[in-house]
Amino acid sequence: MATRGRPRNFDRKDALRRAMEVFWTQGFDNASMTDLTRAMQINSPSLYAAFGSKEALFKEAVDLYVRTEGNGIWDQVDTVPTAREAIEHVLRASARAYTRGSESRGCLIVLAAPQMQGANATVCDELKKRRANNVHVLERRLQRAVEEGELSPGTDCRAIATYFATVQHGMSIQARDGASRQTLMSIADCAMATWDKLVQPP
Amino acid sequence: MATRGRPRNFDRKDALRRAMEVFWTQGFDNASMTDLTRAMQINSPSLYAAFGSKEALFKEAVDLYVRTEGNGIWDQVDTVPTAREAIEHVLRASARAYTRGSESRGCLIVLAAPQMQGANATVCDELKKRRANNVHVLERRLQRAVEEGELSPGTDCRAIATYFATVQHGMSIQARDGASRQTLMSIADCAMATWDKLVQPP
DNA sequence: TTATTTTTATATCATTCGTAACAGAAAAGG
DNA sequence: CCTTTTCTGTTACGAATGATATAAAAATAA
Repeated sequence: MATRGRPRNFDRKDALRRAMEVFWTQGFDNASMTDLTRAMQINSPSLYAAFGSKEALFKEAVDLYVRTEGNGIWDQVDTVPTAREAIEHVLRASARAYTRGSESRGCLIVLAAPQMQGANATVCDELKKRRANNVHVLERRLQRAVEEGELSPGTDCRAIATYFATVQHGMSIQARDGASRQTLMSIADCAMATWDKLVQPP
Repeated sequence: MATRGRPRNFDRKDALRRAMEVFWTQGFDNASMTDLTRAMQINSPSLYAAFGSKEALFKEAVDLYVRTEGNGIWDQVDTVPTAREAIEHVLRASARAYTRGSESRGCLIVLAAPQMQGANATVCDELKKRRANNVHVLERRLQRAVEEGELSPGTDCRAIATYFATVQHGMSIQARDGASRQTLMSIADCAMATWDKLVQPP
């Protein structure tokens, strides 16, 4: 219970945050243990003792990413009054999250393990599931809007959710290519211009 | 001039095509020499003799990709009568190119080297330039449409070009996550639904 | 002091890309 | 026809780096 033995010489949370930054900019495979330990300012045995493995560290880093950087993107989807506002908020919050000062990094969930073959299969799956879940969150929100009368029955909620998720994913690539926050916002605006037409009854 | 020495025992074009497939599904870093030589059915010294290096092989593979798989996407942009048709064609042709039978692979240009740090910097730059060029092609096409009267003056050609490129990039991620051709087509439809609103005078 | 845990440093074992050495195959020149 | 030249194919290797494990030293609580 009480901490016995030699106390840890580094802040676990802080080390994890640094690891997240490395994974965010380098991806899973491209982040070597050397990169990680240097950034975390610890030696590899400390890393293994504290986190278990590179893979486990990555999963914790993804969790942290979602809780911190990704926070403010998805949490308002169900609280905001309309589906339209919810989706617009997701896109604009993404544009904000993907750019930080002059740096544009895009989304860790989208970019950290894009090769579905080779590499670590469980890592790829982990991220893939999270992406799929995001689509589902949007889809459910749209369905709710149908039930509440905001959208007409017969709206293809899945198609619309997939479309907006696609735009969000594309924004990550643009960010990696150096797109500014302003550019990403403009993309969000263009995407939202679809709204009235998309939700029209067919 | 005439070929002297022992003749090559494999078809260079065929080997290159196989290498392209490997790079397409695995990306640059994730494609190991072992993966490549096995797929190409040659030993590594033959690879180095015929292509120079992994990097040079990749660049040739990208060229081949653009000439074959990517063909039919961009070549009609300037010949089709309207900008609207041009862009719709790019999106739909992309949806077709990114899916092949039951396989969905997305775009090599977008997916083969997404980490801009670490890895091979020249490879990343190569792909980044090609992506930027695609945006430019769209932008010029839109500008032409303005000049020809199809679109109203004051249309923000760059923003619209960037937006549609973003959708195309996002489609690659969706494809990697297993999206069917039908799903990608539906995404293209949603994106095109923006058209009338986007090109409205502000 | 003893037990427990972390740190540092080093070892390990696989895999990476790339090369050197040599044998085999064809054309060029006598 | 035989030798020389020039190229390819094969095998094996090398140097570097990857992730992970072990061993001894250090630090703290009981």
